[in-house]
Amino acid sequence: MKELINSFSEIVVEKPSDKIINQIKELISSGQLKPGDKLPSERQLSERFAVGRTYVRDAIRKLEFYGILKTLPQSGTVVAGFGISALERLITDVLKLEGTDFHSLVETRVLLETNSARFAAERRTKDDIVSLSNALDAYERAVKAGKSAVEEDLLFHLTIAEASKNSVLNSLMLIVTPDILTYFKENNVCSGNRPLSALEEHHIILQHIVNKDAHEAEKSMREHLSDILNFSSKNLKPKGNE
Amino acid sequence: MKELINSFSEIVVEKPSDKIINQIKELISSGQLKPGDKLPSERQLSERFAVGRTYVRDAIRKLEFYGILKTLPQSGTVVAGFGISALERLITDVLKLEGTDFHSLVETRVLLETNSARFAAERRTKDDIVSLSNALDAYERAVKAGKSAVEEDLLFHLTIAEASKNSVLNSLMLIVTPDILTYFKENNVCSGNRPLSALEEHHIILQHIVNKDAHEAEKSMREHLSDILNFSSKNLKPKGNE
DNA sequence: TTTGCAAAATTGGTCAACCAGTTACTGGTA
DNA sequence: TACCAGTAACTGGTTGACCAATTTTGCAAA
Repeated sequence: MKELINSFSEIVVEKPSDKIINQIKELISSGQLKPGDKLPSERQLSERFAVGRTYVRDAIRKLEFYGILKTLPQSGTVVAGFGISALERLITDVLKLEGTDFHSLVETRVLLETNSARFAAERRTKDDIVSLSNALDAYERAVKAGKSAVEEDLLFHLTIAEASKNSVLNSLMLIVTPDILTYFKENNVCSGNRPLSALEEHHIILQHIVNKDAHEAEKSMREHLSDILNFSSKNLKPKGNE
Repeated sequence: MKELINSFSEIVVEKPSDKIINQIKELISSGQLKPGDKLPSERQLSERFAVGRTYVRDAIRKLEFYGILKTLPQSGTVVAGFGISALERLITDVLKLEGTDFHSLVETRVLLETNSARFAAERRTKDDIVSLSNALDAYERAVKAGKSAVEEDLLFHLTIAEASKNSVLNSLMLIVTPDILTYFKENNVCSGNRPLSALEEHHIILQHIVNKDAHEAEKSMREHLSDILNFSSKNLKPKGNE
């Protein structure tokens, strides 16, 4: 009996706001809601979908985050003027957003970071060098104190992203960093002598950025991250429970 | 007089939820809230900050999105176990999140896309080829109908991201795509014979993905996007008002 | 003293009512 | 007829109260 119930609860995780997003998508698909149109008021939607207005607001805000809706205070919410097929696809993808798997995470991190390093080398200011040095010092202290220093490590990398002067890249790094931290802590990625060699690599990367050598900065960053990438490839199964 | 008022309203755009995020950061900085701790209840926070509970919930949900908080229904909200300095930095960055500028957007898109193409070439399934062909057909029809076809263009690119089998990369593409669409429409990026040559390039990219030639796929994607990247470099000023 | 269980307090989730600003309409006026 | 002031209806923003689930508490029985 109990197992039966559990197998059910696994499936019925559809959040109310996701249901509403689906309904909104239906409205668009059926032509009742065209791109650029003003959405029915939150009250009307909540009544129509037979659900609290809070959920409608949640759904709207989620779609707003992805740039699909735009709400004007005290006035209304409008659909982006994208064209029906694009809107449908975007909304579908928003609903599909799966939990991140470790390998995808690391793989994406590598490409974000290598390019961050490249841009940082091209564009770093003197202030950036100070920030980077400070971050690296903090990391060095942590490592020499024998700590795992995962956070100081990531903080150094975030500082590089900041020096890249690319706001979007910086934002994306910010999005993936907490997940990285969590996974690293769970799987104890850094251990043994790894922190010491990583420290060395950090110094090299910083040096290339100081020298404005974009190519070498990117290369050294890629080498720096290659170990982690290999680690994630070997450990594709998320948890070692079975 | 009027101008004075306007200059003020420009600055006082600090959202209540951002204020609360700052307060939460203070709580962590001052040591009243340690990593892993359970946050005070939403009610207590709303009372302490003299603000509606809705705002507290907004702030919590925002920090939750970035993986800094985790809320357990009917139980409480806990701070990620990251370490104080990392938490502070992450929260600061969340608050700083600026509006995206066109050049950063395009620059980031290029690196996401070139790698998407590479991974897609390595990992595409037969189903992916069908999806990609369909997307390309839709684009071709739109172009030959004389439409701007920006959306069909992006849809093809999103399909490549899907074929890359990297969920994180796919998510990030989803985040930047609506912004790209908006900017393209605003600035009328694609015009003249560009769609026709772009169509040709799409075909080439698809062919490389079909052939599982990762290197060529990446290269052709980079060439495909180089025009747009150059365009964004030349038009660094956002709007041509002055 | 320890254990078990039930009641009470506390939690985040949800909702319905209220607020302030915007829009659309209506009627009268130049 | 054209226009504008005034008002009524409607908008998203905000609040406080209610709900169900969880956690804690405290008493009674072993």
